[in-house]
Amino acid sequence: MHDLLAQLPGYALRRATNAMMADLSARLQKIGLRLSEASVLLLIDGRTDVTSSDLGRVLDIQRANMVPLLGRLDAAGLIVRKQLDRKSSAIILTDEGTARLALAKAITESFEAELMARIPEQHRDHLVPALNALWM
Amino acid sequence: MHDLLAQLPGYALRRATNAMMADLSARLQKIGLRLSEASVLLLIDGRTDVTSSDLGRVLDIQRANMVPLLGRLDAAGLIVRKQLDRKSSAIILTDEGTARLALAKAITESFEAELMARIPEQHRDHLVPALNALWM
DNA sequence: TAAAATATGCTATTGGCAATAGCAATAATT
DNA sequence: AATTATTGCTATTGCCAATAGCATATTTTA
Repeated sequence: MHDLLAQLPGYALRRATNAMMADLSARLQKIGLRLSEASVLLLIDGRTDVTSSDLGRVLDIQRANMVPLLGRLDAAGLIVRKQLDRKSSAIILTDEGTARLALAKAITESFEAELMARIPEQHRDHLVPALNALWM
Repeated sequence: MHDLLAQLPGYALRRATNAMMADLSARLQKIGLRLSEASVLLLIDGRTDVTSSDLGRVLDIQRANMVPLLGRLDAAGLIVRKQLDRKSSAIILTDEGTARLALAKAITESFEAELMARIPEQHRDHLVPALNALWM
């Protein structure tokens, strides 16, 4: 009864992603970050010239949804906004944001390593290229 | 700026799944079904003895979340409940449910075929096994 | 340079999937 | 017979994402 759906790549994608997100979310929650928040921090990294729109474009998060996301990071003291011109601002990590990013990096790195380790060797190197063909 | 995250399997998983779900959802919406509803229909198929709990167990949908889902399928006239004992009921497709399932099958089959076609040949056969190692 | 098109950051709302806590009734186990 | 587990349910919450609309500012082009 099970095996029927598991052969469908779309179904397998959903299930794998759900499992992955549940695990990673739980780990990131320990440092007070959501998945989407962590991905924003990872993307800003050392940069001092990235705008909200830039981040949203790369991560495919709409401007409207960036607002509360960055609002939370701001309220947590992890980022500050620096006016670039009268329309847009750069999103910059505070010292606390940089420290949090280091934690997030450590978590995601060990997470990704464990994830890859679960995949049988002969399939391992094919996963990311196959996935990236589906959206990039 | 982009490529950094795209190398992370967790990130690639999320992005691929989001793209996939957006596409498939749009197709299923044309026949009035959500993804989760379609997966329930696909699983019931011809069976006449599956309970709500059974479906939830296989699909990893909690009982609490099965209630509104089956409620919608019921309201749409696609399923009926047949009492098994005083505690549980079998979920059975109506004629309309069977017809809708046939449509859903056609949609998912061509969808899955197109999805696989997007993946470079050398990676193609590795996707589903790699994904299933992450949750099964 | 003036007018039109585009971009930015935002408010407010909605949708879809999933999780938690708790409950009454029933069925299965010991 | 008493305990434990299961079923179906209510009610609520969380996370990610989408849509529609808006004021302001910038860029393009005519």
